[in-house]
Amino acid sequence: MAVTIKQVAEAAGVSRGTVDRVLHNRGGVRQEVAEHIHEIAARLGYFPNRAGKMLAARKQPVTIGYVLPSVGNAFFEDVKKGIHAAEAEMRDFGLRLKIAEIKGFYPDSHIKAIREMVADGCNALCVTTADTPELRNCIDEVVDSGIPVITINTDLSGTKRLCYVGSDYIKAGGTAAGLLALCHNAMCVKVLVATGSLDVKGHNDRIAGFRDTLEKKNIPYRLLDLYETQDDNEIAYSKTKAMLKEHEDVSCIYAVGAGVEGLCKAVSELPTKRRKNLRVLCFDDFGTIRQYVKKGIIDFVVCQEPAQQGYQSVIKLFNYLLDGSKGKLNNYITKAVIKIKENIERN
Amino acid sequence: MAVTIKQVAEAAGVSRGTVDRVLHNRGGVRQEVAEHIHEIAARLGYFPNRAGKMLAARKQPVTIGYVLPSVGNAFFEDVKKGIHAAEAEMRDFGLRLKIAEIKGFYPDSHIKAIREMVADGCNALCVTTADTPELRNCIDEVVDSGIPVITINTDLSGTKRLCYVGSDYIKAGGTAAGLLALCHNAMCVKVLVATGSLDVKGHNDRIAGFRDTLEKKNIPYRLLDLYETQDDNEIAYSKTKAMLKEHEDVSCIYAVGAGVEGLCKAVSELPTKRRKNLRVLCFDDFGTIRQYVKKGIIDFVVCQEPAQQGYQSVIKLFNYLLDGSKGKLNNYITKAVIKIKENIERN
DNA sequence: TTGAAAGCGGTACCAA
DNA sequence: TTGGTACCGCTTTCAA
Repeated sequence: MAVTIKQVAEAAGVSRGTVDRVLHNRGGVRQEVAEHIHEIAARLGYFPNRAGKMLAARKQPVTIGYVLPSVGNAFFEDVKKGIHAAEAEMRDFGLRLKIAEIKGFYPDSHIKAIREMVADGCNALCVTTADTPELRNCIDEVVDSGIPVITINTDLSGTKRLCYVGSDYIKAGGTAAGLLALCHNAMCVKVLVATGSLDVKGHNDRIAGFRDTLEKKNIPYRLLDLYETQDDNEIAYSKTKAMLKEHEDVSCIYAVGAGVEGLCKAVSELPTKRRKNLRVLCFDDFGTIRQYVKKGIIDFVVCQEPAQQGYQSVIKLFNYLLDGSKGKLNNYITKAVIKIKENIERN
Repeated sequence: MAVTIKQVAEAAGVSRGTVDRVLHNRGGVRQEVAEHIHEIAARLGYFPNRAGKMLAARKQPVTIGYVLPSVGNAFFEDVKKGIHAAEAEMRDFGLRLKIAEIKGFYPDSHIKAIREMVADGCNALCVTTADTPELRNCIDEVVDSGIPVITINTDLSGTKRLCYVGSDYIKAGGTAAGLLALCHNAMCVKVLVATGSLDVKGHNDRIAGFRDTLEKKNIPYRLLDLYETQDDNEIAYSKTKAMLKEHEDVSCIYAVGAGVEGLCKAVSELPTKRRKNLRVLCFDDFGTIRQYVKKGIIDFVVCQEPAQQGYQSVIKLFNYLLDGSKGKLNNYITKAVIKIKENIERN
């Protein structure tokens, strides 16, 4: 059976309270006594029991605040599912959640939301936000004020955030390239790239990873064109339509942002013959994208375990708060999950 | 804040002990009082707090017994990793594990191991075993004696096992077919099927799912040959070698069992030209299989989340024992995970 | 048939 | 600077 605080206290000849103070560096304990207790605890291999901790934690529940640009962005539906699953699992242990859903990535609204979370007494924060100097500052300030912050889905590396939970976009792009390499049937692949926005790092990384891998594998390809959809279905539709008209020899459409439904609509209007020789690759299987995969318009979707992102971010922060370990946390990089028609059901 | 037993007791005007007795149907409570308490608990929406439960559970730890044919079978390494991860997570809550590792699927040794687990006082069992009448009887007996049993990786449906945690082999085979359909570059795919054994249901299901899907998708294919490797690398090597010699026009090797390393050795000895026109699909990325994927010998691996199988089986049984709900459990079907060279790292 | 109380491990607070 | 104790929610045991 594992060692308890009581046993450590007895072995050290002090009370449980004193051991607790020492182990949590709360101060108010004589130096030599503290050292003695540390030594005994180490020798006995003491490790705090989570059940006890969690039960005691109920007295003063902890709140984790989320700031997500999820309004009008269906990708975050699965992320939220994961978050709520973790919340349900940890509620009995004293976890509370507060979620601020925002439309878009406007720095001002994000900063406002973050400050509100702090003002509301959140014990930790988890954010998906834009990479601007103001937001970097804002996050560093929050961390400096003693509130741990982690990033989810989109990283802000170089800030004081504890860790990042999300996709490796370069690797995801490389995976898409690997799939194309296996399935292309032309001598030279003629690629059309549709990105959401050239300002989004994740989108750019997916393109970079894609091209790097194609080149590393010596796949002969030509980038016919690259256009922005603004993550909007209407724009994606009209632009794709135009592109397909302009480039009759397209053999692959590589879509790295949202607006995929609009893009697919344009593709589905092509004559069967052209469609047959066209590979469509995209990312993230939210919304109606699954339907297009089932219909055979989209060949491959590379996903990033959105529910895991939500779930793991909650668990990571909650454990961190519970342990009071105060160390740096490791990133949690989700897998590049390949979906085709036959395995796209079920998350 | 959630409702506690104490609150239910106060509302009902009885003691906590009485509420506990009623809620666990332990008997010894007057009928009308019991009904009254049930009613109040339902009205208040009482749900037992897991932290309290788990802490109390520590007094009498609960043991889950595993019986796995994992000796000399590298597939189970990841399953065991998942099992141990769950154990580490739940140890503080009073969970203990006992694992019997067996070589092969001989019914006698499995039955012996199961009986030993029961004799050793295990509170629940999780097994991967052969589908024979004796083992079905054995499992039903154990369940009848009050010890819950679940199956992992290989199901024995129709027995009294609580649920199954593992792969849907038919769907996995269908996924392999879907991949082949996307990447084949011949007018008619000439398939060589290598199975571990025609006695293993999982292997047969993978073949059935594969063929069904190819047909449903109208992919012209011809099954050149089907051979057994006995899940052995030596046999797989020599038989594959012979098959490749006999059938010069093979354009796809579909391997549904173990022995894949031996098979790959034979493939890697082919001249480059033939290899280039050959698609190799197999299942489960354990052992040195990853190396062959990275080398480009294997094109696709369809995996079944072995670590999840281990992890979820532990969690499911532990929660079941903790809840004392005694209901039937839902199966946990793992995903068909597609791996290629670019995304095969990391589990 | 029911109530009362101890205990699981850890935390927090008061008194010394 | 320390000890003592109450409490978190639930289970179990003993006493009534």
